Amino acid sequence: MVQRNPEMLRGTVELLILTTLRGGPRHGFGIARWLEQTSDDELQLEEGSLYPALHRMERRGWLESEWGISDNNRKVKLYRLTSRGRARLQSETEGWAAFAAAIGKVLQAAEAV
Amino acid sequence: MVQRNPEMLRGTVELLILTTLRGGPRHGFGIARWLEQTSDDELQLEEGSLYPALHRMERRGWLESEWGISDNNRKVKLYRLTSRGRARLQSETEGWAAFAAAIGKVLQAAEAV
DNA sequence: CGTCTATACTTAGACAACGTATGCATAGAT
DNA sequence: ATCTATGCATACGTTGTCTAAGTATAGACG
Repeated sequence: MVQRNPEMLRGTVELLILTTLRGGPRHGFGIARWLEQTSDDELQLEEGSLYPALHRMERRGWLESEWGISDNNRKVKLYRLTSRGRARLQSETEGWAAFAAAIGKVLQAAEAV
Repeated sequence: MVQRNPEMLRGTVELLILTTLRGGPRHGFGIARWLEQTSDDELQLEEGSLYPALHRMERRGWLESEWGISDNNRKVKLYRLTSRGRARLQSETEGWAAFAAAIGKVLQAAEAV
């Protein structure tokens, strides 16, 4: 999903999807486009990662879906956060902050050498 | 390697190892302990991840190793950065910065909603 | 009307990497 | 003599991402 190191995405895809849905229901394709635009093309979620992730998250009760019609008159599956999804978003956000801070500490400590 | 979401490590293990070795040669166990301490226990690199990663990175020419004796009189395998490893460290560091910045943008954009 | 393109969802299979668990070895302490 | 901490190695299972292929259809364009 990212150019330089595709492995880096692991574990953040769900955070990104949850975050995207914070602003209201969206369909899969729309989620991917929003992430791409918002990250200035840095984050590219492939379909083979996106849809399985959505199914997984729905299975876990973080998301709910329903079929609908998009602005451009297309059949789309709209996903929305459940309350469990909202809680998960919270903890994932905290987890990311802690993780990023930890990496930051390590990088800084090594710089000091 | 991290508590909340073990998947988040993916792709950063090599960055972390390269970073640790920036300050000079170290052995595997020492790398893990340094990372743990420097990150205030946030980052815990398991042996089953650490050693395969070291072998992988040596195979790719980013590291060199030689057997030696540690301060506490133990046989250890000391790893050091090669020039290719140093270059890789540079690009991984940049990759991380870009990635973290992208995530930051997304989180911020969603907050604004 | 037919074709092309962009949108939209799905899923099988390959691949990579992390963790669990286990095994081995040994220095120093008790 | 035994125990603990240190130190390295690796088989195996799990997980998640990507590639690739397939299906479907709206709208543009001729």
